Amino acid sequence: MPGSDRLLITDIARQAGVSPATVSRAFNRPELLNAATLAHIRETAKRLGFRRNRLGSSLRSGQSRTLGLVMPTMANPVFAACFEGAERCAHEAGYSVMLTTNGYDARRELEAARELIEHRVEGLILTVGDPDDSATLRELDAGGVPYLLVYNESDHHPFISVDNAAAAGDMIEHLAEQGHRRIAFISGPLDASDRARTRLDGLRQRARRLGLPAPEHVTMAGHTAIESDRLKRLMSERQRPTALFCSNDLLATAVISALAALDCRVPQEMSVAGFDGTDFAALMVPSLATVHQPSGDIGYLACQQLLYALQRQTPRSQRLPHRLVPGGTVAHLATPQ
Amino acid sequence: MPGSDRLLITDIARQAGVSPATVSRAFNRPELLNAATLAHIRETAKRLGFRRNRLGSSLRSGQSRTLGLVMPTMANPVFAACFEGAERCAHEAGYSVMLTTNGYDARRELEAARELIEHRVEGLILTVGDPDDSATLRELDAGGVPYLLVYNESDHHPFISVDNAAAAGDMIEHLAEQGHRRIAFISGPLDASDRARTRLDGLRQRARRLGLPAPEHVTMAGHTAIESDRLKRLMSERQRPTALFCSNDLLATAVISALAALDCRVPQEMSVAGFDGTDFAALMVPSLATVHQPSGDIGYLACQQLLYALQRQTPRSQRLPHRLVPGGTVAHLATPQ
DNA sequence: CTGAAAGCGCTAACAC
DNA sequence: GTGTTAGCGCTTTCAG
Repeated sequence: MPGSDRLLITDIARQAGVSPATVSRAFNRPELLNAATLAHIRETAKRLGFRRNRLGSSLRSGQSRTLGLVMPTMANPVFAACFEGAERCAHEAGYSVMLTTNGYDARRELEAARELIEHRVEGLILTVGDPDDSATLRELDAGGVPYLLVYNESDHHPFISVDNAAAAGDMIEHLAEQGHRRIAFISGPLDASDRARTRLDGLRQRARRLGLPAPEHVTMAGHTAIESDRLKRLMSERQRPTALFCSNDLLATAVISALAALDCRVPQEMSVAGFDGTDFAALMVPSLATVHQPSGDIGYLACQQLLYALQRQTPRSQRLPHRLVPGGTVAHLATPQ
Repeated sequence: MPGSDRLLITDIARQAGVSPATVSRAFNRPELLNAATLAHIRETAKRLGFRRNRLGSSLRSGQSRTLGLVMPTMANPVFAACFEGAERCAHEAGYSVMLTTNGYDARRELEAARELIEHRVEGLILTVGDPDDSATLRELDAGGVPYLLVYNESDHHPFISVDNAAAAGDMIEHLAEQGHRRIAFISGPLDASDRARTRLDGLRQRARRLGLPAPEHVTMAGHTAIESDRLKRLMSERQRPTALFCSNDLLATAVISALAALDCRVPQEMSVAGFDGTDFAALMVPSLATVHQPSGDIGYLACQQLLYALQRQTPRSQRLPHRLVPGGTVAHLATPQ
């Protein structure tokens, strides 16, 4: 390791003419020191370019000052934004972040959690496939490792998310207001994402309440890519939908692209909506209709609640407000078809 | 830290009836052990749900089995993909990853490097503002911390990137082939990105060689967002450009969106090209013309070379192949204007 | 307010 | 092959 030849706290102590304990206090409990001593130690450390070894301090103090993040993928800007929010909060509190991604794979998710535990992260922020049947969460609970879920909703585990059912319902209602009645919901495999499942439930319920026909559900193999064949089949149905509601913005973009390849114009011949409210949704031409969730805030708040949990405070689950974002990809149908 | 009450290697040793050293060997040098002993220890450890404490082993062995990443932002999918490539390689080698982002800010970049050094990452993968004048790199060199640059190119530091000058030149040439002669290059502040600078140099040189008029350069305040006023001014120039070459895909998307707001159609009234070859560039309608760089590979290779460097092998800088991606955002001009 | 001494959990070095 | 011992760099008692 680069650092075998690094300066030690004892080197600074000798140079500054104090004990190692005092140097340690200069970093960890500066308020305990005489102002002059403190200044002198700081000056010495800075002059010599000292960087303390956190491995030593973590081991001794039992605080690694590190949090772990377990996310499906950074390719989805939603999780990237969530990471950045969490990282910002972590830094403000003097914590560093270890990040892992797992491609929505439950086994890799579990292995990632174990890996982070070995590094003795003090807590975890994660998005799991299904919080109510998760080997990962069972293991964390058994091991007493504090964690906070992001995006997942659960009655049994602390989380920060939006109200996915209501958010999806709001989009269906928006589509209905624009005159759409035959609406299909497109998502990846439901067993790998409780979000998609919850959104489907929510929009079905709202559709029922609004007197809409039951929305069709189409499953794609991936969460952010589509199979063109499946889409083509959907398009050639006798009573094909007039609007496609996709369970995330990436999927919506892929759908629009595939529709273009099928010579189907959006929104003239088909309306498309997404979910997430990512930045690029607003930049698309036409802009993507979507439901915005505050991903940066979700990450930030999750980290904040996790830090509370580390002080044995009970973290508070929260559903942050979502926001319907109308867009040019949804056409207004003059006459409901 | 959750883990004060965790199982120790000594607990496993007692349970298995062997010494702690033997348990340690079961994890680190299994080939040294009797097969039966090994199996027994593994079974015991698994049964009890033992997870070793890496803080202890890192401190003693001098190997933290952790790498550090310092990136401008995860909001740019290029860096997200690079992270995922690096993470994959790291995992294959048994390493974990600490990630930091700095929003293209040099001070935060330096602080991030210091933070990671304190955690005794064995090496760093980073993208800096300017490799040939970087306080961060000077400090890493002084401290003997191994690192690999990604995206940056430099004669003095190891890196993995594409040939930015050639790649930008190829795009200009492509635009010229499509009949464009008045081309503007749009980027963020050059002092925060040597990539933008190198691309500008490369395209200027190629423009000269091709006998094109010198491309105009427009600087936006951010690297991935634009000022609409500045764009409007550009559009109202007497001899306005027919094509806008943006230094990254995100910026190109923002430009296209802003043009739409100015009622300027792409590509009919203005051609736009990007740089990066992100996934969503291909999904845009029309698809974005861009220059693809293999970000996942860049991350993966950087990690691989860094791991070589950790074994005192000299890492090899590489410019990976880029690829011109034609797209519907660039119009063919029948008569060069 | 500062120092001395012990020890966090693990592995390297050396025995046997 | 396996055990014993010492100590990685730091912080936390406990004294004073």
